[in-house]
Order: sequence, then structure tokens, then C-alpha cells
Amino acid sequence: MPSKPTLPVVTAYGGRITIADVAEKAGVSKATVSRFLNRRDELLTPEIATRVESAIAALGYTPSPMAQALKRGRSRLVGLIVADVTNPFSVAVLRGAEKACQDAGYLLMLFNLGEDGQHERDAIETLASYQVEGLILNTLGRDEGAAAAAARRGRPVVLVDRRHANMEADFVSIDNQGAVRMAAGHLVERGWDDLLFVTEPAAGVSSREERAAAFRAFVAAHPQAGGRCFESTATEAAALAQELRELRARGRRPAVLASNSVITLRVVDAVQRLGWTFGRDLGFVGIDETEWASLVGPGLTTVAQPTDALGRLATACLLERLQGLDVPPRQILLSGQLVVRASSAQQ
Amino acid sequence: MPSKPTLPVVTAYGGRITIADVAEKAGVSKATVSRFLNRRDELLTPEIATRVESAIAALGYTPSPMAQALKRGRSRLVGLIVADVTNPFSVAVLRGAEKACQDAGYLLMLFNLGEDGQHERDAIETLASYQVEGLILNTLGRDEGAAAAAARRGRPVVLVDRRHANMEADFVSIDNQGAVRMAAGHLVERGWDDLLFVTEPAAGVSSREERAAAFRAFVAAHPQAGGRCFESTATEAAALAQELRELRARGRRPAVLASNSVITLRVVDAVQRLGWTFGRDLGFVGIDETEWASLVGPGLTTVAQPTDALGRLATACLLERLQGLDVPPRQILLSGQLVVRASSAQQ
DNA sequence: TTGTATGCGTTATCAA
DNA sequence: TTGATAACGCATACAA
Repeated sequence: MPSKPTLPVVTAYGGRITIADVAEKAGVSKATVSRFLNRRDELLTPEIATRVESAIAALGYTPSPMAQALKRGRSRLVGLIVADVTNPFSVAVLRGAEKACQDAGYLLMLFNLGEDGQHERDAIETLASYQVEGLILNTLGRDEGAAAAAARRGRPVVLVDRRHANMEADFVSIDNQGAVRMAAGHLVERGWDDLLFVTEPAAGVSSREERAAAFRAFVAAHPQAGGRCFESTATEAAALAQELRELRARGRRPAVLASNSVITLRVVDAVQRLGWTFGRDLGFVGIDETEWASLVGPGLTTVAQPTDALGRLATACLLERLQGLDVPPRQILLSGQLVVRASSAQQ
Repeated sequence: MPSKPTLPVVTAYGGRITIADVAEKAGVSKATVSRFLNRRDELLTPEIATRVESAIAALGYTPSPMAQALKRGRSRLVGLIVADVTNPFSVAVLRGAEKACQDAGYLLMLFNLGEDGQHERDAIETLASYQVEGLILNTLGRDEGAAAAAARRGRPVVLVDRRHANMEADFVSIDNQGAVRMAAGHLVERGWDDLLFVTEPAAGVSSREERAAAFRAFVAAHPQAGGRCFESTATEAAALAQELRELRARGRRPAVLASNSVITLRVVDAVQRLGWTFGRDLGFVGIDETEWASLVGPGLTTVAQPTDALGRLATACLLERLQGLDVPPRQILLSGQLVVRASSAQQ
């Protein structure tokens, strides 16, 4: 008797091969295939196991993450929201996080807030609707409680570089205090004795606040060194140049400590307009290492952030929470590394 | 008679509010809610419509994209695969694509191939398993046919900046030929008459090949100007410096045309080691505008790519295909823009 | 015009 | 140990 007319192994609509196809080919039930996939440890008759296995291989079957997510409520997705992908720091962190996710079998969904840094709440909700299991946030946290709400819904949240007000969550960042102390200490040690800390307006961004506070603390501890702060905005380039002029006019050995690479760009621009030379007319250290730091002027001394580690650790924290770790919010602070170049040359 | 004992509006497990919750609250069936959501045009009794509407609002209901994707086979997800997120060009394109996606109600899933640019096939399959509706690729295409396979499965593919061999797909890029001609023409016009085109080894990357070919064509058309090509690798910085030395030793007015920003970085480094000055000892134009181009040496002349438009157009192409547009593969070439600075100053 | 029932691809609960 | 079967949240053919 001829075997029952086997339907051609017709790939399910959309070209997708489903667990049903595998089951049919292996001559078992869908449940068995599912068990084979998920709980291999559980005893399966070796013969059946191999049948299923080869059917899977023959068909090239891969489970549908969407269906799995729907059923399990878990998606193997991690959401990463950054205030601005244009920021090399954020991209570097992203890379670290991505690697760690891949290693753990997770996929990163990126959401970039763009220009205004607004819509954080929307971003969180969008990502949440895709059942992301957790969130890594490198954002302002201005959208009161949006992240907290996510956390309350049971989605672990890890903050990178920027704390959110009233938000109890794991936090991963460079040690801002240490970084500033290192940078300022280096300048003073090299003989620069009139320091100007240039930063963007704090505007509630914790890293900016912490760096500024650390600078003030440094100044208080080193009364022999002059120390002032200046807030630079994108629109007022002239004000920065003016500030630098006054700094130098004071007649000591002036140096700038830039709070991040955006500020570094502005300071370099101003210094070039003034026709000054770094390391001679003005000492300089900037937080954030960039690919161009060594190429500007005589080379810019920087504090490099361990961006890759930051991304990896943020992911690691998240994954631990996903695996049920239940401890109070942790803070992980990593040291920056001073990259000495000619802009801070010995006086 | 008391209404049947209403179960407390219990939010579905995981805290998720489902269409069933809305239906119950509005006192209608799930189907009605679904119709309200999808085909508002279809006649609904106004009274019911408002009841549903307010129930949705009251509950803060949002449909689950996963469930929708499962049911419809469409996910409102677009996959973007980049060879290297570290590349500012790719990030800029990403931003444009992201904006366009958001405008159209799509979400971008980013996949970064990282270091080796390997695993393109894996990336495509991973993304495909999440039911992305289409793919934007800024990759090597070395993984023979992986993209083509996706395309065959009915997922539209758009290539950005890099063509794939044997791949018939929409292609969006800067006009490489025009860009090189513009850059080289500018140098010659300014009196630089011994040109060196520096590029990474082509290695099958179409944009590199096209730029090199365009340079050779330019040289052929301008026999009075010297013109050579040099392939620079990351590991052999010395070779580049040596090449520059020879270029200058030839005694004419030497200039470099860098094929992208990575090469620009290397050339700047070499020139600084040699102690030369751009615009005096060596003319320079680099393809790719960067935030630091104006800050290096006397300022670097560049050809800016319309990255944002590239990303938007790539997305637009994809969305058109998704809406059923069926025309042969298109090529969209955008002009670069010359940003003149002192590195190419008049001789 | 609205409701019922079915299925998308999986997993989980029960029997067998 | 394995197999029916019922969800997961949604959309739709069909019935009312």
C-alpha cells in the first residue's frame, strides 16, 4: 500500500517554517518538538529526539520570536534608549551593550530620542509594547516617572551615565568625581594654576552636575589654584571666547577643563579664533577621548571613558535582574583613564 | 435585576491591558474594538464608537505589536544593518532613516555587524525572524546571497552606499563619481597639480571602487595633473608617510584626496608626523564631513555627504515597496557638497 | 452594524 | 514519555 500521499512539505504561508511543519516531518506532535527545543534536559526517547533534530535541520526551522514572546511574555529583547546617537559616547556604550546582549542571546532595540530629547515616555512605551524585557537608559529622565513606571511594571531598568530624579535603579557610569579630580590634578601638577571648568548648562543632567561639583570641590581643596566655572551654550560662542580672554588676562597660567567632547569642540574652536596655542597659551584637558583628540593642535589631553565596559556592565546588570536577582539598586562607577598629550604640557 | 456580577477589570497578566479589557469595559465584543482600531472608516454606530474610544482612553490601551505581527504577518518593523556603527557616516544615515520610519509609524531595529563585518547572514535571519518588513543594508554584502535570499522571501531590501554583487535592489548613495570629480577638480583649480588619491583597499566595497575609478577617470581627462592612487591599511602607517614624502619630493604642488573620513584621519596623522602644514606643503580634500574637519590644522576641505537625506530616501524607497510599488530596482544618487577650507587654499 | 469563532506560531497544562 | 488542547493578543471570515 502506498504511503499516504505526502503533501509536499509546503512551507507555511509567508515562507515561514513552523513548529507544525517540523512535527509533521518528524511524525510527532508539536508539543514534543517544543519540548525538544526548550527543555532538552527532560528525558526524551533518544530515537524521537534524533528524529526531531534531523527534521529541524532538514527544514532549517527557527522558532518565531514573536510567537514566543506572545506566549511567554518574554521576548529576548532589550531596549536601549539614548538621548542622542550622534554622541560618540553613546555609540560606544551602545557597542558594548550590543556585544553583551549578543553573547547572552538577546537583541538590542535601539531608540534614539533625537534633537529635543523629548518623547522619552513614548519611547519607553513603544519599546515596552514590543515586550522588551528590560531597558537601558542613557537619557535625561526629564519625562517624570516614565522610567519609574516601566520599572514598576516589572521591567528592570539600568541607567547609564545619567541618573534620573527619584529613580531607584541600577546605575552605571564613569566616576565623575575621580575623573575631574584626575584631570584637574594633572593640570595643577603640570604647573597650570588658573583653572576654568567649561560645561554645558547642567539642566538637570546628573553627570554635568557631578562634574561641576567635583571641580568646585577640587578648587576648595586647592586654594592656591584659581578655579572658576563657565557655562557654555551652543548659540553663544563669543561668550566663551571672551571668558577665555579674561582668564588669560589674569596673568597666571590658565588652563581649561572641558566637561565633555561637545565642550571640547567649542573650546578648540574658540582657541583657534583667538590664535592661541594649546600647551603654551592655554593648558587643556577634556573629558571624553575622541578619534580626533590627538590631531587637534599639538594633541589634546583627555580623560577616556571606559565606554565599552560601561555598555557591557549595564547589560550585565540588566540580565542579572532578569534572572531574578533581587538586591537594592546598585551603583557601578568605573575610573576614567588619563591620556596625556601636549595640550597639558609641563610649564 | 443586578447586572451580572462584573469581574473586576483585572488587567491581564504582566500588567498588559488587552483588547479584551477594552471590549469588556465598553460592553462590546473584541471584534468591534478591533474594527474601531483598524478600519475606522467602516461604519460604526457613533455611540458605540465613542464608548470604545473612551474605554481605550480610560484604560490607556495600546495594541500589542507582537500579536499584530503574528496575526498579520506584518510588524511595522524595519531592519537596519550597518557594517560598523562606529562610523559617523553610518550613524548619520541611521538618524535620517529613523526619522523617516518614525514619521511613517515604523520602528527601526538596528543590527551592527561590528569588527569583522561577518555574520551578515545571521543578522538578516535574526531580523527576518522578528518579521521585519524590509531591510536597509549598509554592509559589505560579502555573505553571498544572504540579502538576495531575504529579497526573494518578499522582504524588500534597500542598499545604502554599498552595492552588493549580484543583488538587484534599490540603491541609495552619494554620487561617487561626481564627488570625486568635484574634489579633484577643486584641487586642480586651486593650483595643486600632483594628486594622490588615498583609499582603503577596495576589498569589494563598491563605494571604494567607484571613487577610485572616478579618480582614475579624472586623471585620464586631465593629463596635465599628475595622479596616483595609494592604498592605505590601518597597520602600515609608515607606508603612507613614505608615499607622501615621495609625492612631495617630485617637486610639483602635491595634494591628497582622501576617499573617506577614516583615511582622512590617517593622512592627518601622517602629515603631522612629517611636520607639514596643510594648504602650504600639501593640498587636501577629504570625502566625508566631520565635526572636527574645521579644527584640524588650518581646516580641512571636505565633500559633505547628504547623510540625512540618504537615510530618509532609503526608508522612503523601502516604504514604497512595502506599499506594493513594483518597478525595477532604482538607483538614487545624491550630490555631495564641497565645504571649502584652508587645506585646499589657492596656491 | 455587531458578535462568534478561528487561527497566527508557541508554550504549558493536562491526560493518556 | 508523549499527545491533545487551550491559551497568548489580535484580526478577520462568516453568521446574525
